[in-house]
Amino acid sequence: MEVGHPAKKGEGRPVATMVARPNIKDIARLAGVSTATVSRALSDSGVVTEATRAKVHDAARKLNYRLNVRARNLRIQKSMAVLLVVRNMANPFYLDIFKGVEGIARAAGYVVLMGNTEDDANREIEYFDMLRDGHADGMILMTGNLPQEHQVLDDRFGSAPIVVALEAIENCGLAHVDVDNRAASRTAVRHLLDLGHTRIGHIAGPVPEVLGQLRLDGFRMAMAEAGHSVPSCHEAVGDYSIQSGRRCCRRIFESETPPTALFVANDEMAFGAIGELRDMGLRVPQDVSVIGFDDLFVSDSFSPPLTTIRQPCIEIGRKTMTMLIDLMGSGRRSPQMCQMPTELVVRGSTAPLAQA
Amino acid sequence: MEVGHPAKKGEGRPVATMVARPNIKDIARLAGVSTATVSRALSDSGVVTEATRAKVHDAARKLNYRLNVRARNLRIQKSMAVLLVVRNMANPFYLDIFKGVEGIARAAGYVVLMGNTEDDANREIEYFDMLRDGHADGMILMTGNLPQEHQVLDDRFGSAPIVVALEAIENCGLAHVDVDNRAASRTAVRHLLDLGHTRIGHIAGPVPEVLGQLRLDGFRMAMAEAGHSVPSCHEAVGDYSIQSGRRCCRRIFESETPPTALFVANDEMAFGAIGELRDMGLRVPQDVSVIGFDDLFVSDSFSPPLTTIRQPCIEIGRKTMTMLIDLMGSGRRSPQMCQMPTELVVRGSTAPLAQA
DNA sequence: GGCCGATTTGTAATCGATTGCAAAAACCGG
DNA sequence: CCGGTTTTTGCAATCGATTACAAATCGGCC
Repeated sequence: MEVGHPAKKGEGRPVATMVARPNIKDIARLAGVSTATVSRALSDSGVVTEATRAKVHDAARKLNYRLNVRARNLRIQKSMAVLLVVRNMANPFYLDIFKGVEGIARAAGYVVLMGNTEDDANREIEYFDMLRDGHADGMILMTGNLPQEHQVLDDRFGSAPIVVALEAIENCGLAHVDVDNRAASRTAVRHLLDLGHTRIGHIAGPVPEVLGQLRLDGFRMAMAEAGHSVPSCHEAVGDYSIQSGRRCCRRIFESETPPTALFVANDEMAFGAIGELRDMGLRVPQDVSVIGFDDLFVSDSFSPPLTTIRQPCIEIGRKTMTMLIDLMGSGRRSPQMCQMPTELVVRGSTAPLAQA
Repeated sequence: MEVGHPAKKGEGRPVATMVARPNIKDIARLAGVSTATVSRALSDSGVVTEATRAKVHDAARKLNYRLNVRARNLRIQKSMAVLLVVRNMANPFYLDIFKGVEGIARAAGYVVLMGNTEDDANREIEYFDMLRDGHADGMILMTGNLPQEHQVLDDRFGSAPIVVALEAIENCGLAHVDVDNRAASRTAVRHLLDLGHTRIGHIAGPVPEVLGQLRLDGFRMAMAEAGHSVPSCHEAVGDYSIQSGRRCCRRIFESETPPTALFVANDEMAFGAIGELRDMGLRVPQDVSVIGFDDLFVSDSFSPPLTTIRQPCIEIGRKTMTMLIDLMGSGRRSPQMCQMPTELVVRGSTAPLAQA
């Protein structure tokens, strides 16, 4: 049955004027072997005579051949891609994470797809679907509100390779890497306490969410341990943005007896808070000490240089990707988890309590 | 010829206990039609009776079917992916660009692959190869040192959809979007001149490269227009990092008659410069005015808030991706180019020249 | 009812690789 | 030189979709 062959490829066409992309058949023809042999020769894996190997490689070089990844992906049922999903692509905190993930990924032959949920649950589900559709072989999740979708996880992705990083930790049985937010926050607050501060305020992240809650817990724990009670007007809930830092700071400092120090759940809000304090005529650190969390690239150059808790972002990215590769390679193993160390970085935004 | 069918799929297997991923054949069987019809019904494009359409959709829903993108990609010879290549993934300037690109891309059904060259020419070539290999259908290039690879562009990628953004403009006949760096720099310097400054220094980006050169040109042009000569010791070349900003600033202020104002080629170096000035006991803007370039997310909250030239990053990302989609969709058209507007944002880091 | 044209559906080729099995070739000791 | 192994190669199926063309069905009109 003769069905149309529009622009039938190769066959009698002179090799030299080949214009379309050469494929494995072209190589086979030129090298005088079968496609199977070509495949084996090029992948270097199969057993193949040195002579044929050379012949095939020569032909491939001559035709300027490159493997068609789409065909390969279909056949081997992989995409050699991973999905990196964050809640907000424009969050500077992710910069080094991206870098770490990308570095390990490319070294292992994977490409990284950017995913951005903007905290929209539907978009999050879309990324799960992409995983299922074969767009990627694995996924790194750095979004907070996943847990609700248990159904998604259980029913449809029982064995999908997923690593959760820095968020939504205690939920499903997924692999994850994070830091000890509670302990780190406690360390931050202890630093302020050690400087003599007793009235300490806190600007938290969104709190039904795990991350914000953990840092708030750490704050309260440290204060409780030190025997200080925290009036509710010394706590405010922001959304990690500079603007919300300003807003929360203002609210806290409108209280009757404002704090002398502030533990802020991330550096961006700390920048906002410091800006607001300056606008209110308060000096940092002389009048108010401020400590942040994350250690962004600018924190060191801010004025005053920001005391903060450093998270090893590049390493977190690397570790996360490494775990994911592990997961994708060796089928589902017992879900691993890994806690990365944080570090208190003391700079110029904190100082001993001034004697009143 | 009976060849092995390991775990032969479907055939007599009860549909309900189907565990493997259903494919188009499973749908066809359940709906009692051919795979061709299924494909047409699901893509909603082909002509298909409403009745069959419903039948097929029902079957698909029942089996929880999802299209296999790998198969589809092979068949239609597309990847529905674009490559976004930058010189340094951890550069905060890219944040909003990423966001803009990703937003348009996903709206159009494309995924975005992250590419990071670290200014390594080999890695850059790898990304070109990825494009050719079919990993992606198009590429956004934001790297500076591409031009040398004319060969790559001509010989092997004559018609590859590529949009160059913000860098390496005047080279090959590729589509590109950028801003008028020379004019913007001139505007920045004029702002300082208008404030009464005459001794103005410049911290430039790497200068054999186009971008650094353009901003340097703009600086010199504005100074020349105003009739001021610039001693070479008032110009320094950095690498856009905070540290190099510090370093260059120190060098410039070691000169005998240091400038009273500084135009810095990007905000990060401006942060460094301001930090260094502070360390040297100079106040910004009282003693020295500083203007940057980019308007990073922190520039507004820096202390002092940084006067700078704003680039519309999100829009640049959007525009770039839009152009790329255009290019990919409609075959090669005449290479477009687009120049986005910049804006002088006056904040607290610049002030009128103090009367000595 | 029969015929013709317009719709709808089915058949099978195709995209470009990988790979299980069998056939061919090479090797080897007797 | 031959039978038996071991290597190397080739054949053809396969991954899961899309689509050109042919076949079947439908509808309307005489």
